[in-house]
Amino acid sequence: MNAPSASAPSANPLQQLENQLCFPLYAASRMITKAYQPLLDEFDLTYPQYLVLLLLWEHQERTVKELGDHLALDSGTLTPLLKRLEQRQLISRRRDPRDERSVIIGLLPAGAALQQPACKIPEQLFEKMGMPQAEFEALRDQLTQLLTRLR
Amino acid sequence: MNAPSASAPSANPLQQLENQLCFPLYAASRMITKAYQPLLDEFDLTYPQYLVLLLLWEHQERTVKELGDHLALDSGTLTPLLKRLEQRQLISRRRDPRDERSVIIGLLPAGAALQQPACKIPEQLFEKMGMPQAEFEALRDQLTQLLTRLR
DNA sequence: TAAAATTCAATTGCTAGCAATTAAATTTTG
DNA sequence: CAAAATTTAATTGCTAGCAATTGAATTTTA
Repeated sequence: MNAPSASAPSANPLQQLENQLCFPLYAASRMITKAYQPLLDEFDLTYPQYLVLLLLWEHQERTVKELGDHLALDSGTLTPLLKRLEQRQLISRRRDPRDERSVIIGLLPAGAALQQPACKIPEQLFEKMGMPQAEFEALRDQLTQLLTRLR
Repeated sequence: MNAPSASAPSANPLQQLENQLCFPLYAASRMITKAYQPLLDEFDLTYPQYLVLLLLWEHQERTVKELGDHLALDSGTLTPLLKRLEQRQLISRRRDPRDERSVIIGLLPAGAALQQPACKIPEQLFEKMGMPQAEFEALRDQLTQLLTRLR
């Protein structure tokens, strides 16, 4: 049953929070998102909304499918999010006339106009984190590698 | 790499998804959680519910505050989650008689009974990820470091 | 010790995230 | 070609996550 008593750790050290990869990943991800929030508040954007705009600033037009592939999000998440951005006139949504299954998301002027003022955000966050450049890049590359492994 | 190409990337390479730390962190975290899900389905647990049980398996009793500090979650997230576990008789919730502001979360027999069968989960996930041990540990330690930086 | 400040959990109201399903369009196949 | 399979987005129904607020209990302070 409950072999370990009071403050005794689990029999299995692998079952401890600190020894897992998942937990620091989960917690760090949420804390970074939270660190972004005050910067994004200025634009009245959430973090995933900002990610969508990052992609559109690169390409102006993307189908929902393409956005989903890049962000690893499905239409169940994207559709309502995109509708909110559409309502604010930041993006447009229309069926692809050449394939009516697809919906093309386009950047509207108000959405495009955010790119310049938002360009400071990555640097601001980097400073906020106070992490050495080399460490930053090492971590980023390791995560990217993990990501391709999991894809 | 960052030079303008046919697809017209952002003027600012920092504004590209791949060059940010946040995105791989965000995506990897969700993908790991998703990788856990089939393993947790067996116990009918969600990932954050599993994290709570990991802590209780170590200590049997924890206040909501303590759980929140460890997991970086607030009562707005924890209260409903804990109520669901309570309803399934996995945990108990009661006010601390010595400080009526606090709620003590205790492990009930059904919750304690999950520890043994669940102890395989971390290893199963590790195998699923197919990541060299050294890389795994390096990444974990870097994330832990980032976490303490952000705390 | 009374008033003010703080702490803690719960609640409200919102967005995200995902599994599963649906419906329509397109592609594959037999 | 027509039927079957696949692809795409939307929808449904749920849990998580968080900011902000509330109310009660406790601690600090003046």
